Amino acid sequence: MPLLLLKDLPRYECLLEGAKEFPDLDPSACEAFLHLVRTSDEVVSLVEKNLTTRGISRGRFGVLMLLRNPAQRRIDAAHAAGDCPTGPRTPTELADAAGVTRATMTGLIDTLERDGFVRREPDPMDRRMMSVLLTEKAEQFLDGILPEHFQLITQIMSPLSESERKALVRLLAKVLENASEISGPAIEPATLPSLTC
Amino acid sequence: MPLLLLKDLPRYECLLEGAKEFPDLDPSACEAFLHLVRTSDEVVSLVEKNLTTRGISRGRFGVLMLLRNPAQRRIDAAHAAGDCPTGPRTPTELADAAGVTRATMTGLIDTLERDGFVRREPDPMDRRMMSVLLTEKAEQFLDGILPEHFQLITQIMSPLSESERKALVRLLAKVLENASEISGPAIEPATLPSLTC
DNA sequence: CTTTTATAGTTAGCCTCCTAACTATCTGCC
DNA sequence: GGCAGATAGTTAGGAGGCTAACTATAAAAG
Repeated sequence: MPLLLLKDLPRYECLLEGAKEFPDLDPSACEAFLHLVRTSDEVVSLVEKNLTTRGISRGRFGVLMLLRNPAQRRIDAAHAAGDCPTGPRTPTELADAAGVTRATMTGLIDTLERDGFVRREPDPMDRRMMSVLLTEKAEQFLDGILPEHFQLITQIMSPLSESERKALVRLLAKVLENASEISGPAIEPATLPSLTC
Repeated sequence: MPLLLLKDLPRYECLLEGAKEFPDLDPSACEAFLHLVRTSDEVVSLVEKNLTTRGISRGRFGVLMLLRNPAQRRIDAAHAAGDCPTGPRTPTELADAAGVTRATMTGLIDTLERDGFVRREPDPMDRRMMSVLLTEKAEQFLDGILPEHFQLITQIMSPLSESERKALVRLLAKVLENASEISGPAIEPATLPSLTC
């Protein structure tokens, strides 16, 4: 996952130097961009390494988390307002929620099924569709690793105070919103159901 | 590159909900973490898409940038202080600078050489070593795409003011430093030469 | 009712990343 | 000098991304 550019971030003077050669190079923009990518790479690789020692990859873990969707169970019991109806269940829904292609999701589900973490069930209504369901083994597995997973994230973010975290989220949200606009005409948010609860 | 967890970021209430089930889940830490990873994924995929349309992958582009090292030439001419001696030249140096394994770098150099962007030259002093050199074609190629590349980064970061960029860099640097400490006992910085100038 | 079009899932082939093992060379120690 | 260990580069095999094309089914259009 690493390697957009550099492991060691360039010094600011070097960016200023580069700006002389390339008028389009905005030093503060580049600096912020490189810090963003580099930091994300580092924290992702920490989390990924931790998951790998537990015997699961980042992608497969993501799928299990999407399927777990504990809010759904709680809401089933509490019959809360219908804004968190059910989590993703079909390969296409999972792919959309995870931000990968359907082909990639097929591969992830294949290996998860091979390892006994999920099973596929055909949809009786629409014979093109499948439901992907967590097995008991997967639920126990998640319950076993999630505490440490969350501890690691807490530790990674520990140098930031609450207000610094809020500030960081605010700044990142600005960048993300802007990037989303650049990347695509953007589907109007009303059309996509809230799958992330 | 995508998919640590989610394409659509969870609402904060959902994190609070999760914290009830998992005492180790720190909602503000998770929120900041997820925003960081998600935003980085988005901006990286933008840049990567732009590079792909120009016919080069992210990884290969990174290698070319490391080899380009315009500061070196300028410093050769200006015989500046020796703090930017020469950029990485051998596969091992390139791998270290890029943060990938030597095996991965071999693959990248293979395809770059196949496409005529670099050539390998044996080191006359140490017959185990190779020097990797940019071709004229690669330099022209980079000069052609870099302006637009920097424009895109400028555009991505455009919603942040100068002071917001500084604030973002400061916050990210805290997280990165912490993560580096967690991930490894950390080699003392004196031992690794400044390759990123 | 048939034909076209859209959708769900899979398959095939490519690229980049990894780890582990291998070859060749150099270095240091007797 | 000669061998043990370190180092540079490559190779082999795996995983997870991608796109493009394929199959089967459903929905829409005629």
